Amino acid sequence: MVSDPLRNFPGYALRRASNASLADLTPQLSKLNLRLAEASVLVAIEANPEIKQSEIGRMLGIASANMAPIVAKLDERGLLERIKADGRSHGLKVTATGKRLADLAMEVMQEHEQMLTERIPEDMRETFIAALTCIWTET
Amino acid sequence: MVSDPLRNFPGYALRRASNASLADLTPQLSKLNLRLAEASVLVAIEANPEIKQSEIGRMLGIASANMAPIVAKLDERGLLERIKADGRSHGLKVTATGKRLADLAMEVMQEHEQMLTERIPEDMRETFIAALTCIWTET
DNA sequence: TATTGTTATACTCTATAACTATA
DNA sequence: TATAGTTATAGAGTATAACAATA
Repeated sequence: MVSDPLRNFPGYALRRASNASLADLTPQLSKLNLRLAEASVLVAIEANPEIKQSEIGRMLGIASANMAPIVAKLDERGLLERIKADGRSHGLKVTATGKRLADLAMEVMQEHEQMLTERIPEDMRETFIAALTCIWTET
Repeated sequence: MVSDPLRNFPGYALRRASNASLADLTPQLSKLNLRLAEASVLVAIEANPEIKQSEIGRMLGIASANMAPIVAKLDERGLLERIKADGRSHGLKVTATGKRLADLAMEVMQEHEQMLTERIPEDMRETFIAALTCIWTET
């Protein structure tokens, strides 16, 4: 019988669970022609009109060098508009098309999250999210 | 004030936490010249002498196409030996050098896991791992 | 000086397809 | 037919370095 020496490590379980989650969500979002990072940025902009690119990056944990091509692509697709804030930054807002797609993406994500939630016994759910947040949030 | 619309989603928190965990562990393992997948395979072999490559892949959730180069690299570095099992498979065993490195890798991983664990309030830890396991384990 | 945004580039993990050899 | 292993390739996320323009 094989024994997994990593099995009881929280970091290992974290990675396996995260990969399992992504393996479900990614194909769902690709039906909307969105990658996960793109969808996250899009719904973040919808929820925060005129937010700056740098602020989204900080909020979602995406480095500025990686934000640039994401925002550029969403812009090219006509999903958002850039409103000049000052000489070096723009406020981002979703267009009407962008809002429709953001809403669809949010639906997809909510369905996915519900599926995940249902896998966890109800009395564990609150503790689960709280513990996760302890890990990735600034102390 | 910006608001993160994904903040209370378990899948989102999972990904953020997993990324934060990896950002800590990866540089530690690279001091041993090991990538995470390599280290995982190495300690899995140490814990299960003469395990087959396909069994490790199933245990760790690594596709066979991705196992091949990992095992080949560990073999080239003299960290493991392949013992013929039948015509198409070999049992894998760590060499003396491989065992030393596997032990070091395990130490690094345990330090990392302890750091992670300490971020979580003690009364949440058991539930946390149980919930994670619900997500990635076969029903 | 610090920040915003950008480009280029590299690395790691994951996924798929196609193939050989063996059970 | 199914399994073990391999090769090649592509996609996605993340990371660093360097730079221009602006605060």
